[in-house]
Amino acid sequence: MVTPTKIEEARRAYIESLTETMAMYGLSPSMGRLYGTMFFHEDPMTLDEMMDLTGMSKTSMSTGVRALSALKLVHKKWQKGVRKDLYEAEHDQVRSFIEFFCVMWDKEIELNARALSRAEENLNGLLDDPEITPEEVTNIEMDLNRLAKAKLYYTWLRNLVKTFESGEIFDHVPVPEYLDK
Amino acid sequence: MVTPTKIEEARRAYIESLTETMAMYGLSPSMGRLYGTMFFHEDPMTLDEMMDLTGMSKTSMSTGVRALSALKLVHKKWQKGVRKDLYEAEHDQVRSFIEFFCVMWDKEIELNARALSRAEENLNGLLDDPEITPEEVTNIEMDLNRLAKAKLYYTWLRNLVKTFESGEIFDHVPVPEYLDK
DNA sequence: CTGTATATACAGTTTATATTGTACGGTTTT
DNA sequence: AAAACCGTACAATATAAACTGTATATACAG
Repeated sequence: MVTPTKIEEARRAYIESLTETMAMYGLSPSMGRLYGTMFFHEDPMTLDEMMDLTGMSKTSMSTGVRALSALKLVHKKWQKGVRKDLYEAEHDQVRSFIEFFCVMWDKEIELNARALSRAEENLNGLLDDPEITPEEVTNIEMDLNRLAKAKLYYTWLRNLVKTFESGEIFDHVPVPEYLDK
Repeated sequence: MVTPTKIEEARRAYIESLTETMAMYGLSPSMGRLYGTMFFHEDPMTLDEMMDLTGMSKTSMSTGVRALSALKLVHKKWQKGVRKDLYEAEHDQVRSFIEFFCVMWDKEIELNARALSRAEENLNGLLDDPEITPEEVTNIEMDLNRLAKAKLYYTWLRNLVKTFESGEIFDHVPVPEYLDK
């Protein structure tokens, strides 16, 4: 007879690989294992089930599942008559991908575009100083030049995010059809 | 008179922001500071200059600059008569972006597509077992189904990488023009 | 070929992150 | 209203990563 552990072993190996990938993107091992576990789980899961299946603490499940929710990799799901919170993995992985990277890229833009503006302001302010030396002017202008180029990058990235979020990207890189057998 | 430190202070603030962004993508603080420093430095730099400007150890500079090179965020540059290795930041940030993410995505595909194939093989092997129970068959088929869907995602991602690497992406998300003043 | 300078390997130390166990606050059931 | 249960905050521990200093290998100039 086929032991259940053989099926589980096949899952485990793939989950391990998923975990490694997610670690690449800065997610913790526990989040990776948790997501992988949920990926294979048909029904929405409770924190306790997660605890059992992953063998990790409930606290980890709580924080992990919340973090995964924030990234839209899993979703809360309500079920009438069930008190416990239920979560399931987002099944559309392309969607997860887009969600994940757009959030990151947005953060990058938000963070750096602001810092860039401040730096520009400061440098422009220095140019007004009457006692500035010619050498300093050169340096400041070089910096401003670099920042101006960087701004173009952020503009491009903003447009890229739009292209992904609007789904326009699929006009150029279509999602292959799923053919149920 | 404008002190040099005021210019440096403007730089430092922006570098800090860059560092934070890069941390988001899994790069260490030292790599972030180093890249940021090189971003503002006109000429190619030696390890010693990096050490001076960042205030960090030479070992950090050596490993950091090599890691940044692997990601194509900086480039080695030869200069006749100079024995020391010289490095400069890649000025085209859009190119850096594409290079960086395509490397990551390639790694993800390579790692997971392989693990997926192995999992499929294993599960299909289990189906051949004559003593398998109907319930197990259901479970295995559910798993195979999920994996089949995941494969579509990897196919899509492969195509996305191609679209970026070939430059085709710029037909749909063009890089804004730089207008020198 | 020798001396000198350069970059990296390695081990140790420091610092940060991930994970767990316990305790608490809020809700539902009896 | 009391009891039971659920999810999360918080502090403590375990684990891992970053960073440095010293030692070694490599490459170049004379």
